[in-house]
Parts: sequence; structure tokens; C-alpha cells
Amino acid sequence: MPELPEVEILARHLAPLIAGRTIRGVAVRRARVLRPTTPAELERALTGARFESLERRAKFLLFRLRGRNGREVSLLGHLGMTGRMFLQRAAAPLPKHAAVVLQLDRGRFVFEDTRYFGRFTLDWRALKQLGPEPLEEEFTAAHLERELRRSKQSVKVRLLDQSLVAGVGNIYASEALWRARIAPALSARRVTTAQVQRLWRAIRAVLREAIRGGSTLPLNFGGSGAGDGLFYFGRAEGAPDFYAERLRVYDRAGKPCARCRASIRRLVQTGRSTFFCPRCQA
DNA sequence: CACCATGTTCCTTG
DNA sequence: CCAAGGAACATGGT
Repeated sequence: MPELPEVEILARHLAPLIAGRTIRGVAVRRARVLRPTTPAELERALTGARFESLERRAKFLLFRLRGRNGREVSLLGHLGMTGRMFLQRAAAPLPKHAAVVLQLDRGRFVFEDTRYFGRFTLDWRALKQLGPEPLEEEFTAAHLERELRRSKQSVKVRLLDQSLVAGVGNIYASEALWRARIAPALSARRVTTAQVQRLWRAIRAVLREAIRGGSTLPLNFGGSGAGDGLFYFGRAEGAPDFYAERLRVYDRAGKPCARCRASIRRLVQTGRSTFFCPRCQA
């Protein structure tokens, strides 16, 4: 579910819903996601605290709260591969893999994560290693070129390095390279200045369009219809599926390229799938 | 049973 | 010390 655009969409939807809400109780059902914070530490910091703001940094969510004692509390969230965050009525059934549940003054906040790779922690050290935000001015084509040239790894693998640019994941790395017409296996060292320019534009366009689309991956809580109290974000029931429409190569092996109709291919780079058009991205 | 999965962090190897 | 690659984490879908 989550790459940068999905996290951005979540933050935008969640921020106004949690602002001003007070936490009455904290239930940690899977302590692993707090690491290295302990359940006792989280309970002490959050009980009685009030949400003030929510921002995104790369794929992280930055929650700022005002603690019971008046001090600021900073909470760092990450959805991992399968994480979700939403509000629901206090009477609604908890999802099977609810990792952390915050009882609010009205209803509850749920961090649910099937695989428990996500984070919900007071430890902010993970942010220190992040590179520039791809949609901000700090991310320039010159920076991208300089960083790419430093390595002989493939350009696709380099894009996943969060210290080079923060927030590009496995889906949008393939999408950006397709858009820029660059072969994913090309050594980062061999990328030309013209290619860097195209790639820089493509990264930004692909991410921006995904955010604009409102939802790419199925972030909705499909099936659970109205009345179960699930906070529902992303597309509405019956709305177009932006995910299926927007992705041009990811998970489309064997299907025709949207530009040239050649058959999309899949390859594995450092253990992860890459999708590309062998003709457009020669 | 096999293989695949949107992410990050460790550990090993060179 | 660094770069690079692979395993681990944990659960579910096909």
C-alpha cells in the first residue's frame, strides 16, 4: 500500500480528523512495531496527550502532540508494507492485525499492519538518514546526477536508496524509469546528463500524479461498507480505480507497453521485481 | 507445496 | 571503513 503518494494522501485525510483529539487510552497489541520504544513508555507519553499536527517526511508520518504535562510529544509512524491507519467508532470490531489502538475522546485511532513491518515509535533516529524530499526544491537534477554517478549499481536500485532521494519505492522507481525511457539495469554511473534530466522530471511527475489521483493502491477498506465505522479514505465506492489506470509497467509483465505495445518484462534486481519495456527502455 | 508481495534494517562478504 | 547483496522480519494471496 504505501509509497510516498499513499502516505501523503493518508496524512492529508487523517490530519484534520485527529487534530485536537485527546488520547484517553493506549493499547499495544504488537510491541514489535514500537521498537525500540516500550509499551510502558508509549502509554506514559500518549495517555492524556492531544494531537496537534501531522506531516509526512518520505514514507514516514510525523505526529506532534501536546502531552498531559504540557510538553511536546513526537510520534513517528511508518506503514511498512501493509500498514494502515484509520479512525473507527469505539464499538466497531478491531481488525485482526491491529498493532496499536488509541482510545480517543470520541472513537478510536487504529494502526493496523498485517505483516507488522511498520513502526509506531517515539524514536526518530530513522529520519536522520533520509535524503531530500523529491517534490521539494532541495531535490535537484544536479543532486540526482551527482549521487547517481557515485555508484556502479543499476540506476533502478539506486532510486530505492532513501539517502539519495527519500520516498521513491519499488513501484514508482519502475514507473519513473519507464516514463524517462531509461533501462533499469543501466549502471548509475553511465546515465547521461540528458537521461538524468528526464529521470528527475519523471520522478516528480509520477509522484505528483499519484498524489493527485487521490489513491493508487487500494487504500480503502473495501468490502466493509457503510456503518462499520471504518474511516474511509482514497476513492469512494464506485469511483474510478486510479491505481489500475495510472501504473504503466508495475506488475504488468506480459502486457503491452502503453507507448509501443511491446510486451512488458519483469526482472529481479537485488531480490526485488523491476518492470520495464524492453523496446522503449533499451 | 511453491512463489510472490508497496519497506527497512541487519549481517555477511569482498 | 565502504559498497553491495542477501536474509530477516510476518502474514497472506495466488
